[in-house]
Amino acid sequence: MPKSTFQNLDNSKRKQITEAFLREFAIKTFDEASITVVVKQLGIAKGSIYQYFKDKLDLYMYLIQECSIVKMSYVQSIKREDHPDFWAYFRNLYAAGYEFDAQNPLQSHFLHNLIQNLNSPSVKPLFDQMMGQTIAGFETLVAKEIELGLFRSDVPVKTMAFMLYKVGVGIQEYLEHTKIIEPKQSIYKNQPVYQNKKDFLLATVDEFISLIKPTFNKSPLI
Amino acid sequence: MPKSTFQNLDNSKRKQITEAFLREFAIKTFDEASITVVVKQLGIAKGSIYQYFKDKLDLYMYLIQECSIVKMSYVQSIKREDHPDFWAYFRNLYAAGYEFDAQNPLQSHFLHNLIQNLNSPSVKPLFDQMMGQTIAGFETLVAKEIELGLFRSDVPVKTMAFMLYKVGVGIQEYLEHTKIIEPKQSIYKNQPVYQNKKDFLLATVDEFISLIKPTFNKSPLI
DNA sequence: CTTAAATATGACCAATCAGTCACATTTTGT
DNA sequence: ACAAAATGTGACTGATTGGTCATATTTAAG
Repeated sequence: MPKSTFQNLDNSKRKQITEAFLREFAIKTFDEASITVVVKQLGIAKGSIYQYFKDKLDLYMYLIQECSIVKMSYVQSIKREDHPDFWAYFRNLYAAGYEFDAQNPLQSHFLHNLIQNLNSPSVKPLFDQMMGQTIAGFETLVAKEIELGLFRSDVPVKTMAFMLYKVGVGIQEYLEHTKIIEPKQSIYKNQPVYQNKKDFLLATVDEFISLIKPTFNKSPLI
Repeated sequence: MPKSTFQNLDNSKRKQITEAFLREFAIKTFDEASITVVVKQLGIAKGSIYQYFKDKLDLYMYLIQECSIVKMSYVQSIKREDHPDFWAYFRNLYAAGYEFDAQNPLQSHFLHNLIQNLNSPSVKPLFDQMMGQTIAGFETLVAKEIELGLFRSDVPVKTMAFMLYKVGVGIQEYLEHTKIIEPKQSIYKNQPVYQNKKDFLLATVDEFISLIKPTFNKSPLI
């Protein structure tokens, strides 16, 4: 989505610009985040940004895409078929997420903060669409488990996928709610979201899995 | 929280002002909502608002309180002890919510839209606190069920309460996601959120209950 | 009827921001 | 060395906002 002008930039300058905006959008809402402020930090003219990107949303979508690509490279190697059950797979996705976070703190912070924007007026349509895709992905997963006879089949797939999505988001929110992670502070200290918190993260994931497993698994006949 | 000037107003004028702002905050974010716009609609001077309220947040908190009081009057009559199990109780809370919605559409729309503001920068602290209180309330409920030997006890109460809270919010989000309800449209048409949708609402609640019941209920020994 | 207290008013302030555009500078190709 | 294409620039626009305050109007009291 960026214009060719942006692609023609020095790698280092492109990286500088990208990172400055990642930092801004990692701590602020889309609407709160200020291009004016970032260009001042960067010491470049505001007009330049509009040589690189169509508008603020274009820039934002570029950042989402870049970070998603990096995160994908960590997550896509995790395969359902390498795990005995869905929940081992689910857990390992978080383990991969931890690695991504440790090695790409800024990108991780940015993606973490995306959730704050779910209802920001200017980006609501974009996020509704993204959420739709995510849930659709979960639907496929759930359908597969039902086919395998491992998940219950008495509730619509749609509902189960939605629930699974909500649990995924819920884990992050729970970690913030309980102050196990404090993104605002750790980004300030240039630390990853889960710095030294791998055990807490996975323990929480395990707790949530233990909680909701009976919701999805076919209950044993009595 | 409003100043005495506001209390001294004619009932009808007070109501007019309150409703105009409810309408604005029901369709916009706190930060998006414009006092300037509403006073123009009302045909009164902007300064008047600041005779009535300390500032925008003060006005907003007043609206929250007013609507909460009305909703409470519908919900507080539902008692756990009048129900055979927690889920019948849980379901009836939604039934009461439906009545509240049908009889107080504007207030209902406003409260529905609160969730959009969960992450609005200017009100985040306020909402974090409110959420904390809500979850604390759920903790009490969960603890009671555990005491009764009806809920499982192998997962921290905190986690279960959080999950229950998320399910509650999730139901509303699911109804919007699936377009069973479309608040933006129904408020425009001066209709309640759940106009003619009582069956859909309760069916969804039942579906969610059926889904998560096994997550909370003590599983039968095998 | 007069005075004083209570309200209502709306022009005005300071701040913000996304986005533009005429112009300056640099890079490229020949 | 020159022209032309590509980039960089930052003052400026237009719009919006929450909140203020000196002043005008209404109401209540004596």
